[in-house]
Amino acid sequence: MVVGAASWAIDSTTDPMPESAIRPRKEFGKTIAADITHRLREEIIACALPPGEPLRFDVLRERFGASFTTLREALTALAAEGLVDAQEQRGFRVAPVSRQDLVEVTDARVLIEVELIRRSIQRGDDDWEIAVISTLHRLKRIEQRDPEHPLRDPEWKIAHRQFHQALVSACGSATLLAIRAELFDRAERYRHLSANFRPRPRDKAGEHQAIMQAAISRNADLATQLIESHIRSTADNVAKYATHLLDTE
Amino acid sequence: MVVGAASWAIDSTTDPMPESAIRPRKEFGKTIAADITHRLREEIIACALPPGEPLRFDVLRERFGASFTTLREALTALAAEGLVDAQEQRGFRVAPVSRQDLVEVTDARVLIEVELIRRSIQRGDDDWEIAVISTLHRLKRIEQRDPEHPLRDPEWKIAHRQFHQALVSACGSATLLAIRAELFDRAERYRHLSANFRPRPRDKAGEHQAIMQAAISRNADLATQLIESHIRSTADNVAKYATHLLDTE
DNA sequence: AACGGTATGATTTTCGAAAATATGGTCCGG
DNA sequence: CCGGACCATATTTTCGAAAATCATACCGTT
Repeated sequence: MVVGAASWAIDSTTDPMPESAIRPRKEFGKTIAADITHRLREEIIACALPPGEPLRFDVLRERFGASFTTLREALTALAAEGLVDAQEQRGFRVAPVSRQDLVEVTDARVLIEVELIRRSIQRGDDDWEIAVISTLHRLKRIEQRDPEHPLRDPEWKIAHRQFHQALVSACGSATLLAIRAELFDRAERYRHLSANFRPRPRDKAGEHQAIMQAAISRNADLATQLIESHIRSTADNVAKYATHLLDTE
Repeated sequence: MVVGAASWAIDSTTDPMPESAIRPRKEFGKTIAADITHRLREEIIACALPPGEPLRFDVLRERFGASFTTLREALTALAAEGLVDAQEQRGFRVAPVSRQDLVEVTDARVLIEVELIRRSIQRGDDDWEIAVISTLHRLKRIEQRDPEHPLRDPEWKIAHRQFHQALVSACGSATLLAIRAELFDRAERYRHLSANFRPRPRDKAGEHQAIMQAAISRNADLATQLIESHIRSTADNVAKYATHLLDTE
């Protein structure tokens, strides 16, 4: 299934197949609704759509080129993920942020991620080790290339997400992984929220390295301790530099 | 906003307002979509719609009297809850069941519910104690009245759900409570799955009573231990009596 | 001036038709 | 007799118009 693979890689100046030159409507999913769900999710996480922003259909319709119904489906899905707030008969809005919500998301992440790291360390095989090492390697490469504002770099965001995903990937529970992924997205939105006001990113590279080493050496107690302080210190940092955004809600 | 409050309380034999006598389309939510989401959820949990069953729009349209789009929105929401399986371009079906999924749901419930009980015991005030005691009282009353097949009694199901909800209600995290509620629903579906083949319900009343007492006396270690074995033994029971349904998927 | 009710405009929600896609069967060539 | 391409049908997915609902400003009354 590599149908439209070339369309984004090569400009269509000498395209032999005329219809494949058309920019595809669906980039991330087979259906338009799934595609828009994905795009909206990215924009909300990146705070391109700011927290609390009303999501009016007229505006979305023009922005995403889809009909009421399709948009409604996407918004319903995101509401279930906690990124959108559905107010019955009064439309949708980007889920608001609050200090309380940040604390809850952080707490829930610690509870679940600590457990999943522990399970992964116990169950992970060679492939798991390779995934952890290689995703961290890629992350460090990207950080070397452009050490300024990592959250502004889409590649860094993907690599960062994939490293944390790899760490827990051997836990054996698709159910808990899905919950973890939702919480990760909600936490990432808070990181973006404070990114513009944070003077300088602290040294996460060292933390990631230490977590990787603890995981690979199967030191579960150390790894879980490092993950917990990694999550909590990130959240503390967000709370510190986004105070003005969290208290006025 | 007590507009339609009388419609369910008093029969409309001498109703002064004619239009309020009409059976409302929306019983559980302000929108039809929310209403259908609720009704579909109940039917899936009760296994009135069996696991794996294809959910074709023609059939649903006639059954629920709603249009394609509205149904689609409801199914999308339920897919995010893990009760419906969305196969892109190939429609929806009731989420299939499996032994693996049962184990995952049980494990996740133990992880989260144990933590929430602990937090509730630490933080719960008088109102929490009253809620725990009164919901258990109501549950016991219903069990006395009809001790045969509790899962067939909608009132027992609601009371049972509310007792377990009350136990964790003081945990202080709406985020974790929402996750817990989803997992509870998924577990309840498995209980229904085995209910028809289980010869006789085991004595849950005693377990509930013991959990309540441990919680009220703020014995967190005992309460969490009781909750864990309560959840696990229920799941073991399901696995035992629904083997033929779990292995053929 | 303050209040309550009402008309008006804006916005969401719902609908069924139309387009897009998958499914199943048939025919043809090997 | 088997396998693959093609067509017809079944089903899902998408659309924009129409209905329902909400927000706001206006008006008359107290």
